[in-house]
Amino acid sequence: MTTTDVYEAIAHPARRQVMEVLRDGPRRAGDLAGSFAMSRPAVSQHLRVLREAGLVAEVRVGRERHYHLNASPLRAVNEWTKRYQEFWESRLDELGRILDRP
Amino acid sequence: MTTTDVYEAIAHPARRQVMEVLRDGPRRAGDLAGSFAMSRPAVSQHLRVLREAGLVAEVRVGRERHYHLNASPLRAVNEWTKRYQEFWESRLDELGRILDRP
DNA sequence: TTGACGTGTAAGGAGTTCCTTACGTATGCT
DNA sequence: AGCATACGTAAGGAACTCCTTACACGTCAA
Repeated sequence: MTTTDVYEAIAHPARRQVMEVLRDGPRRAGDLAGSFAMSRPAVSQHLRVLREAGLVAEVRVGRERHYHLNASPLRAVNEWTKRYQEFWESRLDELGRILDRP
Repeated sequence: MTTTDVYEAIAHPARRQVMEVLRDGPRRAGDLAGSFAMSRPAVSQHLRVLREAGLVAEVRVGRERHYHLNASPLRAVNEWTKRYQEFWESRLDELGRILDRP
């Protein structure tokens, strides 16, 4: 099992969208594919990346595969962002904001 | 100015490392490059991605360029992860965790 | 003014991502 | 058994990432 870094896994909008759908509960692979403009195999490949990052889990039910959200790896991302909270909450960022919109 | 998505900007470990260094205060481009195994232009290109994502700001001081952290865009990432907090804090994830480590 | 310094950009190439279509495989239905 | 269903995987190609070396340009110092 080739593992994928969480940060890479969430980098693609389609994969974040898959996670969004799974918030409402498990979904069959085909149903997930149906929600996207891209082909079914493309979605399947995104699901693999999410699985390798531990963000979704797969349950085989007969010939179907049910995908479940597994948010645990996001905890690390949340904690990483929190290390910067003091910066975006203070005025330390103001210089940056000014320079960004000249 | 070609903008870069924040999620893509933070996907690369080297760029997160640059941000980590900038937590301690502004740094000159050359000093940043000195902290990395890769070449100076490579770091410069990572800095561009961070700048395009609004995560760093550049201040020209004579022939130097000082890079400042601008954490504001991370706020959105933080809030995105928080939408999943209820999942990693509850037992909803347990199925996922079990299936991940069979 | 000449040369060193600090830095971004161009060019190029190996590797990766992300899509497509075609195929393989297991399960279920009659 | 025979065929449809639900899905993953293989193959292939366009586009992008991420590194390198070579170069360009503004700034400072003698």
